[in-house]
This record gives sequence, C-alpha cells and structure tokens, in this order.
Amino acid sequence: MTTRTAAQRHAEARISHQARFSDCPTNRLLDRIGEKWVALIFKELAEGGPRRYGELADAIAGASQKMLTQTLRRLERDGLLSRTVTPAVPVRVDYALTPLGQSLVPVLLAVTRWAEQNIEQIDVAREAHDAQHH
Amino acid sequence: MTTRTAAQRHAEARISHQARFSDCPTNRLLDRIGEKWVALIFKELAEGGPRRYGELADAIAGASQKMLTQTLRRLERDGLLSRTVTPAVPVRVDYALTPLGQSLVPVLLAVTRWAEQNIEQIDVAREAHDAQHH
DNA sequence: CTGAATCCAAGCGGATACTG
DNA sequence: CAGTATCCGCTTGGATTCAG
Repeated sequence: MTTRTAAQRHAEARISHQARFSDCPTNRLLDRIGEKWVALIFKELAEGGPRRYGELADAIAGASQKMLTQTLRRLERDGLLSRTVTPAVPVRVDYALTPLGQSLVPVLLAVTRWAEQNIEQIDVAREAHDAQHH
Repeated sequence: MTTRTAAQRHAEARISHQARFSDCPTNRLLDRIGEKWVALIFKELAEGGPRRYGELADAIAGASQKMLTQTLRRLERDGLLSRTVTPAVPVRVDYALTPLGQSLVPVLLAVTRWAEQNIEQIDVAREAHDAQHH
C-alpha cells in the first residue's frame, strides 16, 4: 500500500530533512565550534602558540579532564589541531593549531568581536522581555 | 579549618571558572547560535524576510514544533528577532530579524563561508585519522 | 604527566495529544 | 493557525578511579 497518513508523511519528511541537516557544512561547523570548550581552546592555542596538555588544563580549569581530552581529540580528528607525543618519562604531549585550524581563527575572532560589542544589548533586551512577561 | 585537600581546591577552582565561562560573551553567543536550528532560522529570515510561523515550519521541516517554538522564543527574548501577533481568526504570527539580529548575519555568513570552503578538508582529515587508528 | 574507563545525574530534544 | 502540555529516551558532561 502507498497509503500513508499525514502524520507518517510528515515524519518521513522530517527524517529526510534531518539527514540534510547533518550534511550542511554550516551546521557541522557550528556543532564543532559550539562545543563547550572549543572557543577557549582555540583562544589559548591562537594566542599562546603550542601548549602542553597540562598547560591547557590549567588555562581552562573549568573543563573536567574527560571533556578536555574528548574535545581535543575531536578537534584533532577534524584536522584542526595537531597532537604531538614526545616519548619520555613522564610522557609529554603538545597540542597546536594546524594551518586549517589557524584559518578558522579569524572566523572565531569575528564571533568574539560581535559578542563583545553586542552582548549588552542582548542583556537589555532580555531584561525588558522578562519584565514584560513578569 | 582552612585545610582543604588538593581535590577540593581543584573543585573550587573549577566552580569559579564555570562562572566565568557563562559570563564570557563569546561562549554565550556560541551557545545561542550553536543551538540546533538557529542557523537555519537565520538563513530563512535573512534571505526571505519576515516569515509566518507556518512558513518557517515548512522551510525547516526537520525541526519538531516544540523545538522550533522554543528556539524562536529564545531568540526573541535575546532581542535577535521580533514576534508580531496579528489578532484574527485564525491568528497570524510573523517573525523577523531585528536590527540586532541583522547585525549578526554577516558573522553567520563568515561562518558559512569558511564551512563551505573547508568542510572537505575536514572530511579528508577525518578519513585519514580514522584510517590510521583503524 | 596524560590519559582511559566507568558510573551517574541533568537536560536536550522528539512524539503525541490537546487548546484558544 | 500557532501554539501548550506531557511523557520519555538518549546524549552530554561531571566525578571518580585506574593505567602506561
């Protein structure tokens, strides 16, 4: 039977659009840089150059060890940063932005600039909105 | 007693950094525009001008009604878009970017441009990485 | 020092049903 | 038409413990 309810057709449409969502480069990128600690990691590596794992952990003390490692590994997998292991005792691991990662820095800076210049307007709008709807 | 274990001090440090994280304008903005449907909503409103709720729902068929409404309301609360109710039967609701929202469009475009130009390099890096670690 | 593995709570986000 | 309300599974992310 080709008979389907409106709900079924709508569900199917949603599925196919979900696929397109995951394929959309913009959404894929926003998923990455929107991750909780990515902005801070980029800030550290962009401003301070290569960093050891422990240095990053200190600089980004808000992140748990698990999240920091997970995030670093995902960024490495995407080719945005490099991970260099120096076999020694104890072991030494350095992270650095790749050229691809560096090319993303200006984009992040654009985001930062807009945020710093406009965050106050957002706060004002939020207070006004909250006041109106008591 | 001022005596605290290293673990306690570390936990306290993490708490205070968590607060700073939530205050950071960049992270606050990324939290917003990183939400699942924000990029598509902005794309629709930036390219097509004001849109009725139903038109947005059709254009962004991947989003459930609940998520679409939630996201629109949060963006409205932040002053990034406006919601205009026309009392009629049936009721008509239009959404549009505010000037503040429009000022964010170029930033989103920068993200989109980088994504489209570099997503392939990310895919390549990912395949290479996955291949190496079988 | 740099992680991996496990456990668990909180919340995001989808499905469904109902409403002015 | 444009939502609201409820239920619920799954993912996210922190705490803790163990390891090379």
